[in-house]
Amino acid sequence: MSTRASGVELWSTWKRTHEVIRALVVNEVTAAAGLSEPDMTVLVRLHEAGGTLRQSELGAAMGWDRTRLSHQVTRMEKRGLLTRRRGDGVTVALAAAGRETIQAVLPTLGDAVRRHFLDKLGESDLDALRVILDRLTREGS
Amino acid sequence: MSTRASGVELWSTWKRTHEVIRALVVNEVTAAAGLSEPDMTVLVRLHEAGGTLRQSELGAAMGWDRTRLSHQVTRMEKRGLLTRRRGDGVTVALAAAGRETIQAVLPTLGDAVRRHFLDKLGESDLDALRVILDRLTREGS
DNA sequence: GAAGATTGATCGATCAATCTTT
DNA sequence: AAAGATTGATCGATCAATCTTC
Repeated sequence: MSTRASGVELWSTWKRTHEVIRALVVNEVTAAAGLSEPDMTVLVRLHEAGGTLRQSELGAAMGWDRTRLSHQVTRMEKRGLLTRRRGDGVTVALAAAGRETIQAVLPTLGDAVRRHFLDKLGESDLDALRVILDRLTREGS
Repeated sequence: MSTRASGVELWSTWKRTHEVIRALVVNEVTAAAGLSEPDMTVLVRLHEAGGTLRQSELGAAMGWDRTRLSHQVTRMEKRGLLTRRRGDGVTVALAAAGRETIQAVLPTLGDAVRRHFLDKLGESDLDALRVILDRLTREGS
């Protein structure tokens, strides 16, 4: 009962904090690489997956809906960052330019994430945050 | 334990979790109220401030830049949700329709936030999260 | 026909340039 | 001149409708 009144306030703080930190990191990376945030998100996720994913799995991993991802992949395909291949759904892969780009940008991203995010938290905070994020994405509303 | 190379991974998880939870909450509220997420964010913040704020303070509280807020306020003013008044900067206030709307929607928002966010965390998680969000927004990089 | 994907239209976000007020 | 605000253009996100493949 005691957290009821402050619930929306914590929600607002969570959103605002995410927005501010995100902007700090994204501004550094996009300034350095000529990539938008969604470009980065897609490249990072594909890279983590080894370079190839089914489009539906890529979308699920990022929490994006189909339309948004379809438009985004279309744009990135036109710029030569990705390739699309049909057959039992669609498979998306890093093209050569995409592979080079993500490898060039990852150190910048890692550095920005460390300075604006990780370094502001202690080890116990990071552990606690992992637990919190895990609980938030568990099923059962 | 060590968090070595997983910094960007935690960053990705934080972003994805935020995106998913945000979508769950926002979809419920917008379906019920005919308001977009930015509409809601502005109305909630103004309501929390008593109904009136200077535009620059409103933007700072949400982490928005001037341009974004100016466009948003223009749209909401046209729909009769807000009023704008000049003089030593700009002062934004809830119009009658905005006041009625936010009061009608707050219970729905509170309910959605509780089910998709607060109820998934324990008391100690909530305390830890407050500390984490506070540290992330402290100055000094 | 159901799940996955695409398209076109509309609305929101961002960038660069400009205007206003102190 | 500097801070705050606005405007117009462009790019990204969202919605509804449609198409494809199994």
